Amino acid sequence: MPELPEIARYARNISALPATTRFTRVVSVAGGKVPPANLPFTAFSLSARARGKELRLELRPATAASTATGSSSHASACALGSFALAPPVARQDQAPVIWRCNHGLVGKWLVVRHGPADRAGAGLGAHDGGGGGEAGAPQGTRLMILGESASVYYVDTLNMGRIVEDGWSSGRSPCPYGEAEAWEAHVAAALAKTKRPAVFAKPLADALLDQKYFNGVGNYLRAELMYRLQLDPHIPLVDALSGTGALAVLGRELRAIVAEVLDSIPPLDKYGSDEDKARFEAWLQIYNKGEFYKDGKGRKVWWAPAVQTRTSLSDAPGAVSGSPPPPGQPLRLSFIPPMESSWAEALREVLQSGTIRELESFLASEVSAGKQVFPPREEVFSAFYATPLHAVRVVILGQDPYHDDGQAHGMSFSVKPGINVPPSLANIYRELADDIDGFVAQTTGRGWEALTHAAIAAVAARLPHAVFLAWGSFAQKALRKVDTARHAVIATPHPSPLSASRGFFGSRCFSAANAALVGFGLSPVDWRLPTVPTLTVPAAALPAPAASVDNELAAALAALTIDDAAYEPVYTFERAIGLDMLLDAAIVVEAEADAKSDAAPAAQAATGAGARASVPSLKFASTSTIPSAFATKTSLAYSSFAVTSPTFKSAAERADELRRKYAAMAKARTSPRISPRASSPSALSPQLAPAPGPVVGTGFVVKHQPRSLSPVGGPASTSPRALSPQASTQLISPASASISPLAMSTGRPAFAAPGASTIASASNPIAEYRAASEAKFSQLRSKYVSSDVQKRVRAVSPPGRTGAGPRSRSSSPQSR
DNA sequence: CGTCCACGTCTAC
DNA sequence: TAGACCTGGACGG
Repeated sequence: MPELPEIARYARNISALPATTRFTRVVSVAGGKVPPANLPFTAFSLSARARGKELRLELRPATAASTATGSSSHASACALGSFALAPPVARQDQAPVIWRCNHGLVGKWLVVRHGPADRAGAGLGAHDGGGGGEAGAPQGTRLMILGESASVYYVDTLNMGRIVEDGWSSGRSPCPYGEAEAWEAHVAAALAKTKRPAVFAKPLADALLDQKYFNGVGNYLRAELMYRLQLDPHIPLVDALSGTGALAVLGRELRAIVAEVLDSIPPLDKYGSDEDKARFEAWLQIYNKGEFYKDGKGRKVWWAPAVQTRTSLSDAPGAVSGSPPPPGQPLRLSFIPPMESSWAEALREVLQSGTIRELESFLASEVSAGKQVFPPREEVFSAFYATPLHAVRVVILGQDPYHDDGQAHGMSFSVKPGINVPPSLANIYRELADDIDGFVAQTTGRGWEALTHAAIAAVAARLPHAVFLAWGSFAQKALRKVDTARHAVIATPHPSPLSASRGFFGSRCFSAANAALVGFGLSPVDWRLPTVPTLTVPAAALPAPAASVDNELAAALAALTIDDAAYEPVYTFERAIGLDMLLDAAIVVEAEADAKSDAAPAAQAATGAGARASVPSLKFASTSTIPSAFATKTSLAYSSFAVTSPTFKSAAERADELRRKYAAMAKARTSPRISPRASSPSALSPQLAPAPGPVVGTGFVVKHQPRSLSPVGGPASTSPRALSPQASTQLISPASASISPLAMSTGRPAFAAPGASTIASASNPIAEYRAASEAKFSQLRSKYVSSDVQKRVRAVSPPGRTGAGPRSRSSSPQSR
């Protein structure tokens, strides 16, 4: 599957194996293009490095001391054309064996750690638990490197890749990501030649695939790169690179894109799990989504003619004023996860700054030195996901973070269930309790300043009104620049036990904030903490085995009633953490329940409860009852959800709620710029912007400038493709759309992406980003619902209902 | 059930 | 600058 980010991730996964991991056997599957191996040692350790699209494996002989454990038999190794290793002599002075892998079209590396399944989904192609060994090899495995505690597989179904005993290929450039400076020098040198290589005269799209200069760039990277820089793919490379700093801009953007894929948590991986795959496809901005034409080699070049009109990098959006940061380091090293999109746009500069890079290397080195960093990496930006920029009403600035085990979780003023409330937070709760009627407390610097200040500045600059709570003199100092004509700044002493009694208590800053909000015409904040429902519904009527992950998740989901006012952050958060998976799990469970109740009405009656009311007893307040794979997600979700009552809605009702919400969002979106792919590609020319047409989203079709959305009864028979631009604006009923393969298969996501904002008539970056998020999220949903869920629904539906989807009381088209 | 398509090189006319 | 290399999944009749 490989382009630069994938290869880099394989190398990372392999090298992440503990240094003590010993491998004792290499098995090459007959027919694979893998090295004839005569390893001069019997036990070895593995490490890997990536350079563009190539991966280099180093097999180092294990030291004599550690070989003792590596004595597994070689006897069974012959069946598949494998080979036995040389006699068991391990000498420390032996040189390592170097293998180089070129992956072809689909080659990939899987790293499987043996032993108990403690953590699932550790990352792209890295799996914990399960077997391993020869039995664990998936289809298409060409090479196995086997050890007692881990197995590494090279899997290449197409068998187009090859592994040779050699170093890096000559004729490929240095890595634009890992060796940025060398790469830039390499390209610059060729560009400066009087007799320039022919590739520089080629169209940009074609030239970007030349591995002699752009090692690691493949079809999706080139599309994303040109799109983000708004470059016309047809212009000659040499023109694109004219102007000072142009090459640096190109390199920087490429590294930024690579970093997004490489460092994403949860992973982006087209060939990974369904979730990872959907996430990857949602992440893509132009590949498979815009228009395409065929390049000189017949490969598709995906692009957006209306956006990609620039002919030089020197005026591209990435070409910020001032000197660009020096090449050399990737924008994200290894610690900080992707930022929520509305914040990412506002904080782009600081996130890419040297300060944050240094912070990252610092954190990365601390982690690799075995130190613990709070909060857990994937929770670092929870607060930003919970509250997109436009949703901010009040900013509270305190000072020090929590620092004990389990306390910090990316949200400033809460701890997860089961964690003792730290002293400052207890004081905050105390003041809240004194100030706010109905508040019930929970019963259960080093470089960040730059980011914090940028976030404050973004709020102060971009929002018409906001309230800032400044706790402590440090915070008051930091907020001095906030324009008090527009915003309210409420200063109190810090809630720390050392100062709380000097004025924090009794300040009533929370109601003061609400008063200010109301004065601005904004809705006040509900400061009461969410209460967590404890469900004690008989588990008797549980539709399927109680241990099922789906059931637990569905129950957890069903137990939540989501406050509409809190919907926005929840929506964003769902997208961020993949909570929509829970939703679809719930749909399946619903279908199972239906199937069962049809099959056994008597049994149903005996239980005295409808399947819908059958929610297992679930202590949602504790993560211990949540399957470990989802523990983090669920607890994050918990902390951001506003749970208003213990009454629950059925999964289908909840699903319909969401779909209606999405439809409303689509309705709010106007002036689609890019017509769906269904329009004839042949009609395109770089000069020709596509005519406004219907935007086909997931589960709904929105016409240009929609006036109203009305439900359409017809299910699969209504193909979006059949809808002419003249057709009145329609909403394909959510329930039917979600299970209509036809609607899904032709449903291109509504197309709007960051780069597009520059041509939007009224520039509203936040709205643009929201639209982009929605489109991406829609596609994510589409993937889940159209394939996996649908299949499983079919599997449990009795004959005659096949394909009809999750039939439930509330899945009929919603009337408004 | 065919047919087309895929994040990529290589090599032979 | 066309194929050749290869397999599996999605899509259309």
